[in-house]
Amino acid sequence: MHSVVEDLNSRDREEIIREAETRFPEILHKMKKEQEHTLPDLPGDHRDVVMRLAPSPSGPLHLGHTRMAILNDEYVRRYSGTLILRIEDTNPGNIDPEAYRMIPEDLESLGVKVHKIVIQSSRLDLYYSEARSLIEKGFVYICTCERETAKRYKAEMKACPHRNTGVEENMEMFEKMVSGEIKAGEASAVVKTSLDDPNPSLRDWIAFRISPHRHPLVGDRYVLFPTMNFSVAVDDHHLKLTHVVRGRDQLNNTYRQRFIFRYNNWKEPYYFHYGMISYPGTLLKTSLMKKGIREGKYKGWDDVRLLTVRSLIRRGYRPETFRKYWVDSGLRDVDATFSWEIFDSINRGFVDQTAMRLFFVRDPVKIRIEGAPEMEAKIPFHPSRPDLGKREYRIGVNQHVYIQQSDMNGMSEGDTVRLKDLCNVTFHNGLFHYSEGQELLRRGSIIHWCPENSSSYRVEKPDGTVDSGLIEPLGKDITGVVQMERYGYVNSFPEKGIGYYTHR
RNA sequence: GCUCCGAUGGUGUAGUCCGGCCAAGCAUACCGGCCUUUCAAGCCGGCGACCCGGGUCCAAAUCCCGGUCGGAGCACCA
Repeated sequence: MHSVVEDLNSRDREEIIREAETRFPEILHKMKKEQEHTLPDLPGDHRDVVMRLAPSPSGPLHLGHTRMAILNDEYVRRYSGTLILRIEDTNPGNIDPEAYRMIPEDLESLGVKVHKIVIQSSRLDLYYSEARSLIEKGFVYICTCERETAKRYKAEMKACPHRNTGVEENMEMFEKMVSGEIKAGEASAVVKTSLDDPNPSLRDWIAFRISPHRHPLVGDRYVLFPTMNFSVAVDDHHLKLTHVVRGRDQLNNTYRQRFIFRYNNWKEPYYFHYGMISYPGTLLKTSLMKKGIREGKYKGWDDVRLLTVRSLIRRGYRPETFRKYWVDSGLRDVDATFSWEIFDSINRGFVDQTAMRLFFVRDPVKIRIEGAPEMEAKIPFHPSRPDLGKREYRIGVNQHVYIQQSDMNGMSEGDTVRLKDLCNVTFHNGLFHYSEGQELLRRGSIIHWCPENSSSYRVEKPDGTVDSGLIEPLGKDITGVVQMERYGYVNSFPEKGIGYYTHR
């Protein structure tokens, strides 16, 4: 047997294939396998899977959040588990009260099913009691060093003077922090890890600090707040999380949170950290978006220029698109670049089947078709869906129609073009003359048009520009994603005479 | 600087754990053709990749070592 392998390895591929063809033709038949991309199975027990989405309420969700939302939702659906939306509002200085409402809305519009909502600021007593228990075990101490001093100690791998304070005193100090007797910046509660950890971010990290800001929900009652690493660890345990799927930027946080699990002898969930996605040239920082809105640069969170979930949905991106894109991307831990090309192509696939075709004439130019008889245009609403019917217009003798300025600019003396589904016209001496022919013209010479009684319409585009023009009369009855012929897909709100540009 | 992670076509990915079915699959983009009274969609065909250098092995995208490049973190943000 071995010698056969050696023999084959040493021989030429071509030669082997030639021999195989003659001797065993059937084995060369290679089936083309269909590849539907699916997420890998998660390890561990698949009964009672509990996962969570843990955004901070600093604003609505944006494109960057959609991956964690979709991925967690996908797995919970697969295992019939429970998905918890945990709003991480333990930093009072960074809360937009509107976000408590907007985040669930955004998730719903993405088709993410949340089974339970947990708000961390309503669980502060739980965090306090876990803190007391860790103080008692000597894993948490109260530090009154100045911020810079504490940083220096850590950088030098040295213990600060408070690291060995006794349990009693720590407990006493902690209660003073809870009660508000100690002011912001004067003390913090620190988790004792190891000072010589080679990873500097894991050395004695802060678990609680007193906030100088008033918390919008519980501001009258609480001033002491846990940092995310503490509240996350406590909640992941108390909410019985089985699997945690999040970005690689959280990796060091996971290491920090593990100390809490270890000190309490809690069973850890399985952790997954997918790679970072870079979104070239786009603004995905909630704080910057908020600033822009405050300054009047953007109209609101759903401004077409912003990549918030609400804006993308309003532009006509379908929830299935987000889902397919992120499932296709998988759980890889490699960093990648977001591809609008692929994202748009996926969306086009979903939207095209149902998008009614309409004429939108940008920068309209009024023309008359010299010598034209009374005409009737019957234009399919969808070229491959006859069941959707036709739009019909009657163009009387001497009535005007509108064509696009850019098409007008392209006309040269003697050119014949076709007004789509209406008639051929020849450009002569600056006028358009009716032309008998109905024959199909060469590609590129069919232009769209609008009848006289069209309505004015504008399309807002994500680059901040606006195209103004006319939409054909029947367009005012069609809401939702439509395809403006020779223009692109638009989510149309005809009652307002406006559409939001989806993509080409 | 320190810690941790990663590297497959222009882009997004499959395969890597457990080496042989990988002569590397799929999608997107691009090119050509078909269809079409939209520059859309659809159909057919084509182009195009295992970061570099060593090693182990009959056999390496896959395992080991070194290098290079890229990313995340090193906040009393999440």
